[in-house]
Amino acid sequence: MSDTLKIASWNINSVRFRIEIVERFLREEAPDILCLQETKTINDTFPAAAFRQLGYTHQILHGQPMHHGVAIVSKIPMREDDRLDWQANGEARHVGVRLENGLRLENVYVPAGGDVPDRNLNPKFGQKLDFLARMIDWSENLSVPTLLVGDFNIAPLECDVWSHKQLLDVVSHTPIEVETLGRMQAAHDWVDLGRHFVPAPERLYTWWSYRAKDWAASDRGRRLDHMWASKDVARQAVDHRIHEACRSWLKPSDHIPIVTEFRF
DNA sequence: ATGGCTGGTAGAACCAGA
Repeated sequence: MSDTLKIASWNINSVRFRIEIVERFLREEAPDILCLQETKTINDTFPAAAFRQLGYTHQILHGQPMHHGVAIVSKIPMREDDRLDWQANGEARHVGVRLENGLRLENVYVPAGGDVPDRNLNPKFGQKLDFLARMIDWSENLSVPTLLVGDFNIAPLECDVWSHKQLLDVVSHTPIEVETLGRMQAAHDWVDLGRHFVPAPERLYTWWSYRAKDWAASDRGRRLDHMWASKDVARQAVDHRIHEACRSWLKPSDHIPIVTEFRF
């Protein structure tokens, strides 16, 4: 017996403004579950009906006014496990659910961290590091097979950015962030599914700035979005894809969706 | 040539993203 499960993750940068491309993605890719970050809406105005019409009748929403916000929509049953505040400031950046097969699915939106990579000059950078420190503690204490997905806002490897040298001082690729994310990975022996299926140094980006005149031509991308799996869960993963074409759709997000398929 | 863009909300000479 084999059961397939397809899970997608996408920083959508306003789910209301981009509901048309979300619908297109769901029709074309048809994941069982979609984890969204930066929904930028309170739960009352989340476009629940649009997802319901496409079969995503199970919805766990964790929104807030204006910024941030995460959600998980699913064709299969799930129940909410927790919504953790790893930044300790009340922002909606995490929600975790449990599937009927026992898998724990955690959807996270790590803070961007502001402009200056120095916690003494830029409190947001300190908050990002503190957020990661709490995720390290959480990772150390995990006992359930878990899939952690979302926008980590860190591109860890040299080949995860268009220019390692030019981004060393740019928040998302600084040595302290990379080192901290490395400790988080070690804390649970997380398997980085992106690099499991697309080994370094192959090009693999999930984000391109809106400011480039032609994002594809300049190709100044970064791999900020990730799926990390417990060892047991990673063994069941059979495919992993990114959807770069979505970056060229009408009114695109600056992030693209990533998808992993499992066979249990 | 990274900040040149983008959305939300208010009604900005804003904030936040990364």
